[in-house]
Amino acid sequence: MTDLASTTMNAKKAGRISKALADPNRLVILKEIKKRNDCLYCVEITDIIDLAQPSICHHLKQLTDSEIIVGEKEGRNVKYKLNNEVMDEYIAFLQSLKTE
Amino acid sequence: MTDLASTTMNAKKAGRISKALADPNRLVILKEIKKRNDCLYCVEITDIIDLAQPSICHHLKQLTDSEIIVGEKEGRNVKYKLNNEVMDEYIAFLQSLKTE
DNA sequence: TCGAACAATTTAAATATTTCAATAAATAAG
DNA sequence: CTTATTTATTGAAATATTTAAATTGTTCGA
Repeated sequence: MTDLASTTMNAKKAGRISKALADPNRLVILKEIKKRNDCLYCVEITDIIDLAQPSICHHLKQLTDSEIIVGEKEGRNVKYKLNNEVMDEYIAFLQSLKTE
Repeated sequence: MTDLASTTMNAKKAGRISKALADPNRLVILKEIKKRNDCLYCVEITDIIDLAQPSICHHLKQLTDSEIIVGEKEGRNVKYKLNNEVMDEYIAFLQSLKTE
């Protein structure tokens, strides 16, 4: 094991993150998390995105499965936060694709 | 027009790039471009990826449409290069999603 | 010009994703 | 315990993507 980064971010994980980011609604969710300073409840997203609750749930699952966001249970609610570490790893992966 | 960055990288463009990156075969293509030092011919990809020529062509189109790579015609061949500028813009977009 | 080599397009199929209605699960409040 | 609130799951339809065969377009070399 020579390259530590490769253990945290492999092509499979990068692919899953890319897929998670490959939907306009999911980008809106990420922007909203930023906007609300890492404090987004599922129920609030219904007001922002014109989708049914199960659809939003599905998109949140894509994002949490890729680990780009993390959901913290708070009673009945779930609070979503961006996983800055994973985002940094993903960015590092993209940087590694650059030539110079 | 107050924010210059928004003209170069908006959500729509970021979405297209995310989609372009959201396929394992396309990530392999990008890695191979890096490996060969920005000098990849379409015909070479057939040796690396087990797909028919039109499929590879399709994937290259996704990548070039998103502008993450650029194809330069060289006689009968097309030489593909990573568009470092667009990659940097995309990375900056991802950075902007981070909270701290 | 003709044929070979490389890339792009068209069309259709297989596969994957997105979406929502219905339902279930979990928890808070009364 | 019962009900209301919030989130998750299931199942099915609509839509999008991926793939390859067949074809077309381009360019090089003889």
